[in-house]
Formats: sequence, structure tokens, C-alpha cells
Amino acid sequence: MSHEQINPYVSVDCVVLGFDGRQLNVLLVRQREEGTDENSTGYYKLPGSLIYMHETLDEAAQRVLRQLTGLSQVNLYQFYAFGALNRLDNQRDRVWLEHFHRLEKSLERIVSVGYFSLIRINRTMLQLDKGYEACWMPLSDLPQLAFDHNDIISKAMEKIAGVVEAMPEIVFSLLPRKFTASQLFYAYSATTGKTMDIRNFHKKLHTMPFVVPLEEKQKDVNHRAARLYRFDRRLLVP
Amino acid sequence: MSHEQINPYVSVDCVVLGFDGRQLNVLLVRQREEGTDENSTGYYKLPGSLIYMHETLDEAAQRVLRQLTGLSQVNLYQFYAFGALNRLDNQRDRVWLEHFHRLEKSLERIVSVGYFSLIRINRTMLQLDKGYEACWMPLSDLPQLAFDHNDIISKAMEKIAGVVEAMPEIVFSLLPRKFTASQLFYAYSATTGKTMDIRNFHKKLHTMPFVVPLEEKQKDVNHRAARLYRFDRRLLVP
DNA sequence: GCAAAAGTGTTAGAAGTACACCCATGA
DNA sequence: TCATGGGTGTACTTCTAACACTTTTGC
Repeated sequence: MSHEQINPYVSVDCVVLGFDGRQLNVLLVRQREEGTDENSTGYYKLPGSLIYMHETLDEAAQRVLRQLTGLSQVNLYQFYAFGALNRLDNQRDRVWLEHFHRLEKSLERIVSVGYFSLIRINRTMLQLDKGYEACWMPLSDLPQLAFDHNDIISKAMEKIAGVVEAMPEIVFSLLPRKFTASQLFYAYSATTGKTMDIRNFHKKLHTMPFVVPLEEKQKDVNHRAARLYRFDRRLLVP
Repeated sequence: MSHEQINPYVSVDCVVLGFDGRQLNVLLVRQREEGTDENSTGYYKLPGSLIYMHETLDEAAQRVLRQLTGLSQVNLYQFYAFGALNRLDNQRDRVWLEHFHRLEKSLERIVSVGYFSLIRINRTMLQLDKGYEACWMPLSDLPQLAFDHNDIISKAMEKIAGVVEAMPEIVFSLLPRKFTASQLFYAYSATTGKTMDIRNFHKKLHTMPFVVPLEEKQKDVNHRAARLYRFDRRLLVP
């Protein structure tokens, strides 16, 4: 099917950051040869793949994420294209890729276009669909990944800090519909890398009309229950 | 020479913005078939080209700029990858490209990686090297360009505004070593798209230790001569 | 009662915004 | 003397930063 003819020079990689209310986690998939024992250790990599001849970069990023992790309809932002000549220098990665795509010719340098996404990890997400070998790993404690994926994640974090500064409302995509002040606080801190005084943060909250306090409180916590808030996009501009 | 084997799927395009003390200009080259009359109208395009198999994206951007315009050693910043399927839909552009690169197979969709640069236009630059068919066009008054190059320039301007907000010192690359307050003012305004009160701008200038006032003044102007300043990068951080 | 996290106010300094007139120069 | 752009000051508001203790809840 010509629609699925592979472009062997261009790939996309997705840095999907999931927030669990406290810290950021990266969505990774297993790089494991078919036929290998399911429990073999193996390496992890970002969800990513060569693109098809007849799909745009944005489409490729959405497709790859869906195929490798089951996630769909996430907001992906393109952030950088990686074109170093040594991206395939690791023989393990090269062999894995050639087998994975059933390629006959050996691969040349691949230019990979990076996308990031900020999403919340809820109960269903936490346990990812069993059909996929996908998992969440804390950003603060990543293993060595395949290809240059550790570098790609570093670059993503740099860019994300800038994007969050420029359009702070993007952090609400990390949070559930109802969230506490401290969850918002941690989401800001984790994405911008900036620390901030919690009292000053509360004060700033009160000046944001689009963060609407609810009567509702947290339940089932073994300490004082926090007030819940919701984000109202309609109150953003004025 | 294998070093110069073309990668027919990936290109780079450079949005070089030159500042003449008042407004931004884009560096364009002629898209003209060899053998065509030198005065034929033809189309303009950004300096850009397919990359070689064995060069990085950054290297390709530098090379292309040098080959097509004679410019070298400029700071290029990667800003976006363009992967729409219709980038080659215009038959004129497609034919031109295939001839230009002496390609035998017809081209598929090309992913183009955009770079921008901010430079000053000085007297030597204003009249670009005659060996190249390059010229400056005011950003505010661009004709229709080849490929999706008008879109690429729009995207570049969006990104540049963000970059200038995040690292304002980049505007000094638009200015000569000695510059007036109003040149700096126009450079800020043109890159960020923001207007600002000129009195408040002067006040802000005084709080920037890295903008050093000189005793020297403008010469040969038919109005009150403005003070000159210089930028001292060493005074940036503290 | 203790562990754990929630929530709250003041002050000082810095930075931003709004606003209008006189000055120097060359033609 | 006129046209052109250069240069200046004040008052007000807003934002930022520093700083420590009391409250609620479940165990």
C-alpha cells in the first residue's frame, strides 16, 4: 500500500510528559526484538518511528504515538529536528530499526523531528494498555535510552520551559479537571525548573480569574484536605 | 564524491533577517533557470537547498547560505521543520529543483528544516556580492515567493519574537558596533512586534549596564545628532 | 498528640506604564 | 524659521521577593 511506504530518512520522536500530581514522567516503549523473551531486560526508547512517504510530520507523530502506546488525540508540539551524523552509530539500535521496519537496504543518517506533549496521568493511564510495551519512567531517574533519546528529552525540557513561560495555561493540560493548588504548583515548578515561594504562589493564584476555586475538597488524604480548583479557558483573555 | 551525495528528502531553508537601522529585510535569492536572461523577472526564494548525506542540518544551513549568498559565519538558529505534503505542488518549483540538482528521479515530499539569523546590513552587505543573485527585500513588502517560503518566513517571525523575549541580547546582532538608541528601539520593535513608549525605552536603556553610552555622536544627519552606544557582552550576566 | 500537608499577610524594592514638551541640527 | 528626529521626568500601579506560623485531618 503506497500510503504506507516508509521514508527511510525522516523520523519523528515523541516526548510525552505525564504528570502524576507530584512529578513528571516520560512515556517510554521497549526496544525489544520480536521473539525475545517478554521478560528480557532490553532497552527503552521514546515512542518514535520513520515516517511514511504520504503523511505530514504532525500526522506521523500522532500515528506513531497511537501505534506504540495507544494514546490518541494528544496535543503534540514540534520542538526540534535532530540531524547529527552519529544518530545510528550504535549497532544495536541500527539492527533493531532495520528489523523493525523490515528494510532491505541499510539505513543512512536519519533526521528525527521531535514533538512533545504534556498530559496528566490518571488511573487508567497509569496502567497503560497491556497490548503495548509502554511505561512511565520518572524524568528525574531515567536510564540510558536507545539512540540519542536522552539528548532529545533534554532538548525537549529546555524548549518546554520556554513554552510554559510564554503560554502558562499549557500547564493545565498536566492536571485533572479538578486539582489542588499544590498540584498546580508542582506542575509549574517541574516544567519551568524554577522554584518559587508557596505563599507567593497562592497570592498569584488569587489574581488568576481563570483558576476557579470550588467548594469541593480533597478526600481520602491523611492530612488536612486541600481545596480543589478548576481551569476555565473562557476566562483566560480578558 | 560521496561527500556530496544529495539526500533528496531533507532540505534546509534560511530566513536571514538584515536590519538597516530602521526595518527588517529578508535575504532572498533568484529562482532562475540556467540560461535564462539575466533580466528575466522570475521568482524569489529563501536561500535553501537539499542537504548532503554526510552533513548535519547545521552544517547544511551554513553551507547553503555560503554557496547561495556568500555569507559565512553567521549565527543560525533552527526554528521549525516543515513537512506538509503539498510543498512541491507548484510544478514550476518542482521542475526548477530537479534541474538545479540534476536529479534523475522525480522528487517526493521534502521535509525542510528552517533556520533563522539576525544580522546587520552594512554598506558592504547592502550591495551583496555580484557573484550571487541575492538581494534584500523589506519584510513588510514581500512578493509571493517560491515553495511555501512565505509561510516559512511567517513562522520564523513568530519564533523570533519568542527568542528575543527570552534572550533580548540577540537584538544586538542586528546592530553595528556603534548604534543609536533609536536603532536599538526599532530593532526591538521589529523583532518582537511590540510597540513601546520611547521615553520608557530610554529609561530602560539606562538600567542596562551592558549598553554602554559613548561620547561619540552621529555625524552627517540633518537633525540633532544622536548619542552612540555600544554593546558589551561581558557586562551581561551580573 | 503527632505527623503531614494546607493555608495565610506584610513590607520593601523593582519594574512597568502613562503621559507632553523642549532641544539641536542642517537645509 | 522650519522640519526632523533627539532627548528628558514624574506619579502611579503592578509585580516580585523575602519571610514563619497556625490550621486541619487521620492515625
